[in-house]
Amino acid sequence: MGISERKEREKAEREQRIIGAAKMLAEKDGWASVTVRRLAQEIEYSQPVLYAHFENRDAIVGAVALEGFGELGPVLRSSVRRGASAVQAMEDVAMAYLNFAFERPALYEAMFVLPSGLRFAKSDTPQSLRDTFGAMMAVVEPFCANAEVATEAFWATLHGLAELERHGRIRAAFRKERVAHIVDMFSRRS
Amino acid sequence: MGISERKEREKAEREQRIIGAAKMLAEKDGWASVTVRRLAQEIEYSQPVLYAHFENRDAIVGAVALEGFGELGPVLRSSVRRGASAVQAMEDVAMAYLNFAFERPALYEAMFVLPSGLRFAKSDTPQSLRDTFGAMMAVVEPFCANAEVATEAFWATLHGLAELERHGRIRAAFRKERVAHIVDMFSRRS
DNA sequence: TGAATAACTATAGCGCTGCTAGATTGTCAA
DNA sequence: TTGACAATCTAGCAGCGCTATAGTTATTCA
Repeated sequence: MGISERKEREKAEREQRIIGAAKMLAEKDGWASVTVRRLAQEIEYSQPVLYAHFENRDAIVGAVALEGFGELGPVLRSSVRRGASAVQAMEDVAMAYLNFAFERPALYEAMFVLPSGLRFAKSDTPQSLRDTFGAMMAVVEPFCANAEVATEAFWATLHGLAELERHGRIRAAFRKERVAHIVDMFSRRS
Repeated sequence: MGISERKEREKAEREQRIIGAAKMLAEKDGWASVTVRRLAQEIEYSQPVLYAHFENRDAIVGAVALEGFGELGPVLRSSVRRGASAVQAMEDVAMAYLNFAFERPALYEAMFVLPSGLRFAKSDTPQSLRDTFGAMMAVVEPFCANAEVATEAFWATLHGLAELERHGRIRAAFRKERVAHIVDMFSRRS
C-alpha cells in the first residue's frame, strides 16, 4: 500500500507549507494579516482544505508556536559561551532569550501571547516545551534550592521584560542594565 | 451659554457609558466579544456615534486601560499593611498586583496586552500611569541603587508571573512560592 | 414667528473575517 | 465501464470594523 503512504507524505508536506506560510506572513505583516484565505492562496488550495489539517485558525497559531519552542530550546542551550561561569551562563541565556523575543516577535507572540491551545506544565506537554524549560533550569539550578519554582520565576522575569519592552512600557535603552540586575539577583545562593 | 455646556456634559456621560459597557462586556465574555456593534446596542445609539467619541476600537480599549491604571495605582498603595516592614511592603505590593491581574483579567489585558495606543515612559505618559509606576518604585527603592531600572525589572517580573500563569505556562499552585522567591531576591541590598 | 443653518444621528453598505454545506471533480476497485 | 468513495472547490452565512450619505432635529437669525 505505497499509495496511502504517498498521500500521507503529501498531506504532511502540505501541512508544513501551511505552517511555513503562516510563519512567513506573520513575521512580514503581523498575525492580524494571517488569514485563512491568505494562507489558502499561499499554498494554492481552497480555504476548506486548511480545515482538514487544523481545527481552526488558533490551531495554526499553535503549530507555529510549537515550532518556535523547537527553536528556542536549542538557541538557549547554544547561547552559553564555552567555559562560561555559572553567572555568565545565566546572563547568556537571559540575553539569548530576549534577543529571540525581539528578533522573532511574531514567533514569540504565537508561543506566549496569542491563544494557541497549547498546554504547559501538564502531562501532555510536548518534549520541545520541556526542553526549553530545561534549558532555563540548567542555568538557574546552581543557585537555588527549589529549582523548579526559581526557574518559573526566572522565566517569568524574562517574559515580562520582553513583553513590557515590546509594548514600550519600559525603556528599551536600559535593557542591559535590567538584565544585569536580574542576573545579579538570581545568581546569589539562597 | 448653558446649552453647549449641557451638550458637553451629555457627551462626556455617553462616553463614560461606552467605556463602562466595554469594561462590562469584556469582563463577562472576553475582549473578543466587545464589538462596536454590541457597544452601540448597549448604549442605545447607532454604530457611527461611537466614532464621534473614539477614533477606532483600539481607542476604546485604551480608554478602559487608562481607567485600569487609575485603579491599579491606589490598589497597590493601599495594599501595604500598616506598620509593615520594607520587605513585607514589597510582598504586599507583589501579591496585590497579581491579585489584580487574576481578578480583573480583562482590565489587565487592556492595560498590558492588547493594542491600545497608550504611551509609556514618554513625556505624554498620563499621571495615573506614573502613579502606578511610583507605587511599585516605592517598595523597590529601599533596596536598590538604581531604583528606576530595578523597578522596571520588578514590574517585568510581576507582569511575567501574571501572564505565564494566566496562560497556564507555570503552575498556579506555586504562586506564593514564586512571590516569596522574587521578593527575597529583590529585597537584598546591592 | 418662519426660514436658513448647523449639529446630530441613523440607514445602508463596503470589503473583510472565520467557517461550512453542498456540489463537483478525480481516483480506484469491481 | 461503472459505481463508490475520497478529495477538493464553489458559494454562501453571519459577523466584523468602519464610513458615505441621507435624514432629522435643534439652534440661530431675519
